[in-house]
Amino acid sequence: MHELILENISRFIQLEPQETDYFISILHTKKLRKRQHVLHEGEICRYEYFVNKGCLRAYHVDDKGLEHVAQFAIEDWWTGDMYSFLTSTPARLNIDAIEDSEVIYFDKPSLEKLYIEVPKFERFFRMLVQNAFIATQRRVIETVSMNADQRYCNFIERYPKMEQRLPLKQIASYLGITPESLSRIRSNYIKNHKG
Amino acid sequence: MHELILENISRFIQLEPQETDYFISILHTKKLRKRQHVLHEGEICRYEYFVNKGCLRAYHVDDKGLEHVAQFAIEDWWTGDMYSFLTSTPARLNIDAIEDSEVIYFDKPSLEKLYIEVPKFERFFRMLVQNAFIATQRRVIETVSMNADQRYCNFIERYPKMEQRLPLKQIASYLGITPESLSRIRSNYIKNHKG
DNA sequence: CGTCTATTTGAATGTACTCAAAAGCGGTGG
DNA sequence: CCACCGCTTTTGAGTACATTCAAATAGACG
Repeated sequence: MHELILENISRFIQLEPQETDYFISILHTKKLRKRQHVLHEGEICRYEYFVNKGCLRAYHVDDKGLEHVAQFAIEDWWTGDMYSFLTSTPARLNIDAIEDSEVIYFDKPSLEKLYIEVPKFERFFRMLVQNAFIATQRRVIETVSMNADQRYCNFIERYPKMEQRLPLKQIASYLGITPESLSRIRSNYIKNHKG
Repeated sequence: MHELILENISRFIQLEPQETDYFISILHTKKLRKRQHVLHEGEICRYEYFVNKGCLRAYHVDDKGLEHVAQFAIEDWWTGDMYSFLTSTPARLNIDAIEDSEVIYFDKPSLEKLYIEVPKFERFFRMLVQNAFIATQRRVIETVSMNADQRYCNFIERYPKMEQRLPLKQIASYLGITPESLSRIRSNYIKNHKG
């Protein structure tokens, strides 16, 4: 049930058995069908989610109604609208399942209590967010310094597993290009990787 | 001397006098001349920097030799190459002063010791990085969903103070466009804001 | 004052977009 | 199980935004 999330945490901090028990006591689990949302823009994001199975996406819808993927989260990844969660203000992101999925989640009061009961978790989440920040900052640089072809190559090198299971449309949305463009880029890419 | 950094910290955590003293004991200060670097790509980033005065930039140089600004840091902001600092691996970013500046900094062993001596700092840096992550994630979305004009408007709304003191070239590099394009965008912008 | 860099402006080019239409694929109900 | 419907992907043609290259002007610094 909780093997994956406990292993995820053990990469950063070591828990005593009773600390593990306490942590598990704040967790909830939910199964999601493809396209089912856990968060809609405008709602307050009350939970932080860990993906136990499947794949979720966090995306923003702009004024023109276009979707832009902020983050994909497959097994062993965390997701949520951090700003909304922290400040209890309306979310800017939507989060839904791209495949049938299972998430483990907990609410903010539980997390605040966890920080007090088991202060090591301050350290854990600090490191988690540090890694997320580093990856996102790198993505900014890549978005402004590479053209669409390069960003696609970069994506499939970095996330080869995701490339396999994500629809083209979603990858295009993540890369900041239209599905039409990505379709062309892909067919070029395949052509060049045959000869 | 340390008023600004202490006030920055007090926004997130409350320190006892002896905790404040301990924190101050790990700090160093350095004055920088315009264009002076505190970090070059390839070096290991041994320090985390707080800008006490002036303005710094963290930038990446791509294969073609083009510079891309990851972050500006004016008074009361933090900067560094977090990945390099955390993992003691070669930095991908360069950091230099855009104006004559003064930074307060500390090294990683001191920080690790600080986390042990004053665990509240785990919380402080968690919150600091959370905010940085949120801002950077938002920037990703804006970079892919807006055209250059919109990104520029967005920039001057969000960082009106920076707009004043940064050279056009640096802003262009941050926005991911050429100086020529930003020059045209600006002259259009001024035209439209007269009528 | 002279040099070096930053900014502006112009013209031609290119990358990625929009709009349109056809083909492919998956899920649903008969 | 198959047929249909809706959504995704592909492909084509024309367009727009931003780039590149070039040259002139302005500004900063020694």
